[in-house]
Amino acid sequence: MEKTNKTKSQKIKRKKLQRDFFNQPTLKVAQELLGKYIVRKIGSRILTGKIVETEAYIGPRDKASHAFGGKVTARNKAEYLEGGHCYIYLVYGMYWQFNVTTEREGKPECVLIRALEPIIENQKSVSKDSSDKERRNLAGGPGKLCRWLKLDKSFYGEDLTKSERLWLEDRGETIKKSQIVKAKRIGIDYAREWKEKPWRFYIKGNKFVSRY
DNA sequence: TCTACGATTTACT
DNA sequence: GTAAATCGTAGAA
Repeated sequence: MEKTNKTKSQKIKRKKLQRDFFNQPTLKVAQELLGKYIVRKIGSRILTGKIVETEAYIGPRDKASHAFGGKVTARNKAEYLEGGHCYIYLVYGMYWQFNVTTEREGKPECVLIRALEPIIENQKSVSKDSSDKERRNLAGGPGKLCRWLKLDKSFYGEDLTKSERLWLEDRGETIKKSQIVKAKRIGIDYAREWKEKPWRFYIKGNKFVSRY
């Protein structure tokens, strides 16, 4: 009888994030998402990554937001959904960007997920060096993490509190305020003074962050 | 319709 | 450090 190996995974707290988590101020959600987990189910396979970097976009006042000025377009309408939905779009003709909506319906605010620390099990045969390098390449950037998790337009508007293929979990980790770095957002030079807002957040010292 | 360009990544000088 | 890849969409006409 296998009584010693009751796998410690059974002890890990796994609470799927619900509506009330997302229906909060965007800057708060962006910071609280650090240390949470993304779970992606592809057939029988499950990919998991810890969120280590985010950015907040707060339309209509934020010039960097696609919903600046309160405009609604075919691309950005998912931003107006209530918290916990997926806003995904293509940039530079080749990379998907995965965002989670926040706040109530009608408020076009969201959090861009910029980097994940991939959780890979069974890596006994791989040397630590090469596996670290490979893991950093998987999801160390908003385009790369979508490539890894196979996220595309089919997730547009998906409700992450109900989806069977993509959701977020709290696994009992808390990132202290002192461990959260606040920085300028990336790739939005067109946004005038809004590009200076310290609305990019990442876990201090984490190796999987996209850029320092 | 037509045109310009981007919430990035990668390769190369 | 600079530039190319690559295409759906926003905004103009």
